[in-house]
Amino acid sequence: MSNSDNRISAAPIDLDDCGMAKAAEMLGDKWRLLILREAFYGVKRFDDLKNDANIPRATLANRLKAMVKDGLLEGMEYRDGTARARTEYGLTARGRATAKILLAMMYWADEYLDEGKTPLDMISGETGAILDLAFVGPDGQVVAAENILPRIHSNSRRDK
Amino acid sequence: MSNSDNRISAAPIDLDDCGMAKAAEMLGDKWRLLILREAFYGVKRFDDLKNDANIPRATLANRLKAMVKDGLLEGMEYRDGTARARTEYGLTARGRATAKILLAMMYWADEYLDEGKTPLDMISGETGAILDLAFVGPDGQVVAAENILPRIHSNSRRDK
DNA sequence: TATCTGAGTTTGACATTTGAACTTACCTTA
DNA sequence: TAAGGTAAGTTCAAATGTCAAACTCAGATA
Repeated sequence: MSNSDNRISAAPIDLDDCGMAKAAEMLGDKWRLLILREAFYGVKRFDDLKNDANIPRATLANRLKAMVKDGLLEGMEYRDGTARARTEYGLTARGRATAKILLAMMYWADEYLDEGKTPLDMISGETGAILDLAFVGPDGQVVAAENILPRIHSNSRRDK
Repeated sequence: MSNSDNRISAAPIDLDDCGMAKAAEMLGDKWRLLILREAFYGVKRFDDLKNDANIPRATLANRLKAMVKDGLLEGMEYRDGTARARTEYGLTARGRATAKILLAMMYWADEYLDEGKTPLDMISGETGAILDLAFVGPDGQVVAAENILPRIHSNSRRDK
């Protein structure tokens, strides 16, 4: 039972200035994350997304529209044989850059949810070595997660 | 306009076997992410969380209960001066390990959402060097994100 | 006895989500 | 030319979730 000496009543950074909070707004949704997962694997079509990730039709249509507006996905025309043109959805640069986030989630779940590991490793395209996600300094030194600190810039909390 | 030659109609890994999908289930919620953010900064009390992250009372109560059940947070008694004991919420090991995920989100938002950088750097506790999140091999070599590949283990897709 | 405080719960209006059925636009086959 | 097929949605009504505001609860204080 602690006392109040170590009470912290607010984060040092305003929600509006916090990238993490903005990301939570844009990515803090189960369906969006699952759609990004499918997109990384190359699944692009409405019905494929719907069937593979078990997303209800209406929900999928909503999310795709919103994610295109948010610049995570882009719609592209495709044509299957002689069939008429339809739309498929692929990652934009912004969407593709969420890879580290999704992989951080995979590493976390594999290590902390004690339900067995995802049958997938990320490997180096050059050497084939199995990769981990880690904090690294400017000279490439790896720093353990227990050994990192936040440094907050001055004037971070907006004056009212 | 592409043709159907490169169609991928399903991910190579079943949803049930996918750590990323499990993480999406547990972390794919804006409020949970914001609560974790506050928890990392050391904000622990109900009203502080509510006020600092702008979470509606009922929603916060729901999320705290669920996150304790999911093992992300733990409730602990505290006593403020002579006041009666109340509950505050702190990170468990599982919750604390989401740091890489939240920081990956921060790095992503700062780089890709063109709305200004979070006024915070992660630094090495030893050297003070500014850190980045990167893929590293077993010998500590950094591998660029464009240069990584997934290697999927055999028998990944459950036979029906 | 009445008041205060932090941590919830309740309420009732509103919004979102869902599975199932329907629609749309075009292609194919009879 | 009519009937049927197909992928990508839209629409519907019921169930669920969200929200602000009001209320409750348990003790401490006046």
